Amino acid sequence: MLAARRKLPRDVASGPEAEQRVVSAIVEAILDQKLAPGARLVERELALSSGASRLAIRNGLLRLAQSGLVELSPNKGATIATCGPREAREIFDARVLIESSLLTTLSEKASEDDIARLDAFVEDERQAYAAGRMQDARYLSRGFHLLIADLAGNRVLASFLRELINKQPLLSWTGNGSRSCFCGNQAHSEIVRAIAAGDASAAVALNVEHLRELERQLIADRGKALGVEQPSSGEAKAIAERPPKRARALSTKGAFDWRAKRDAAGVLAGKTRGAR
Amino acid sequence: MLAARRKLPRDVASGPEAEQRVVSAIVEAILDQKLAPGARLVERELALSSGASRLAIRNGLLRLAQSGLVELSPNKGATIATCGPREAREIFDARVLIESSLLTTLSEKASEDDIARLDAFVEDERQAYAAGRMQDARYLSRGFHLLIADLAGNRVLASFLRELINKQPLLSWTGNGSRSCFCGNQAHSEIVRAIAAGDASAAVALNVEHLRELERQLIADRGKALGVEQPSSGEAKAIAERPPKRARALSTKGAFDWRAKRDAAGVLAGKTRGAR
DNA sequence: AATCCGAAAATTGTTGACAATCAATTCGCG
DNA sequence: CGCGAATTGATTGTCAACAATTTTCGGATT
Repeated sequence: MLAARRKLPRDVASGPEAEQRVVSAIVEAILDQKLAPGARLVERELALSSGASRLAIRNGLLRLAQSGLVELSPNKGATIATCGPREAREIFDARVLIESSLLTTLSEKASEDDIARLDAFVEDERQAYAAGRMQDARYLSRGFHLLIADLAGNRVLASFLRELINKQPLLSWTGNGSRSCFCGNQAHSEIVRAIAAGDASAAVALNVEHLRELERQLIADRGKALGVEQPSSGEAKAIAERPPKRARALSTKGAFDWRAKRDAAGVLAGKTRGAR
Repeated sequence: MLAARRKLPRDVASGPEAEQRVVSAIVEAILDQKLAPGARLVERELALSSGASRLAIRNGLLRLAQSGLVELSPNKGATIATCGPREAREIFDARVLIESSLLTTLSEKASEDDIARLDAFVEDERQAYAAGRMQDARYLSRGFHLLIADLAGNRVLASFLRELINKQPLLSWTGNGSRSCFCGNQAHSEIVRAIAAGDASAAVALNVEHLRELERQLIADRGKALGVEQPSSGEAKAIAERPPKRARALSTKGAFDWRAKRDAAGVLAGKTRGAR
């Protein structure tokens, strides 16, 4: 194809800023389930559609690979990571462990201000949910757990947790849409009440149940997806079918939003020395 | 300096293999405390001394930055990461949390074979210690904790733990040598006995005490190294004297061993699809 | 003596071209 | 018509040169 041989345009953006934008866009696309596990990420395509240089793309993919969101096979390129049942279980277990610790810490030291922030957050979440803005609702739902990590104050654990949460769409991919990967708003509200009451063990118990419920949903969805296939979203099915050869992936066109709106990538940024 | 302008030799090694070697060598140098926090890592120097291409070095540094072992400042290069007291505490807390979970799991499911491997490992450790091979002793000492993670079976937590353990020399750097960052062999042996007895809570308690002891050592050492100074922001001050401009770092000459002997880097490798 | 400015050196960042590799297709041959 | 081997097209991997930036150092000025 001739188009593929064209040079990149002259006004390519590069530098850490462009790379960050690329990483964020890909993470967002994964979180919004616009990219299925196994989907191919071709460097030149990404470069052309994002306006970044190929090097920026390359480095971005390198970072994403390290955080486990994409898989790199030498000489074969990058694909969205797939996640087997075993790793899914391990991720859930790790989440339970880390969030339990964070909730315990937070329950013991939460200030009035912290509670207020949590309440406000849950309210935002509720509104988004009520208004049917599912994309935002999912985003906020993830944000709730990250907010807890933030308030608990351990940045190391917070960055681990973010990594785990970013991987969630990989486990819960069913090809049939948006049902899973979504926390009920009710549970979050109850957790906040337990924190406010200083009842660490209740907060932990509620959250564990909350996560286990998610896990059950995931298992159920996966079982269903493997049994009955839905023709309604044909393109999603096409890629989920694990093509034995090179996946003539569905066009990643339109999967990305290259303007970095939210900072979903977070931890993926390497630690850089303070501002200059 | 003219030498710095010379081109790289023709027989530069590249490819993922060379990059891996570079990363391993740097991680090892950090673990063996041959590189102080704040030390500069100049791309061309590394390339010349390792025989790898500058690109391989660059990508390696990128990976190391993501795992938090080095810091990258745009246009200013890479330095070994420094670690303030707050992050040190967070790292210890995270270690306690993760290792406690792993020990609980392992205590409940350890097979005869697992116990045998642990025993053999502790014996190796004891011998290295007795023979005064401190380098090996420290290596094995770290390996003990990683072996527990491995046997417990949760790879996600295991990779988190490895990342934390790799950072340990950054926190415990005192500039005066090798005293800290070293677990007494006795504690490990007791932990294995608790695991063998299936006594999870004892194993956890022993390990927590073990880690807290390490942390106390670290704080004591640091206090001694810094004198009465408040360690609020400057950590590497003792060794680097905090030059206002570019740190004329202590020579990194001889700090590296470019033959990859042990695979200390571990998790730093991005997830790659199965062998080809 | 201390400080500020500017040129030069050293270092990082980026580019475009090219080599190496892989998957798919086509061709040759039985 | 089937099957393996060479070919082709597309993609990743690497390099050496170039551009941009930062640091250093010498010298002039106060």
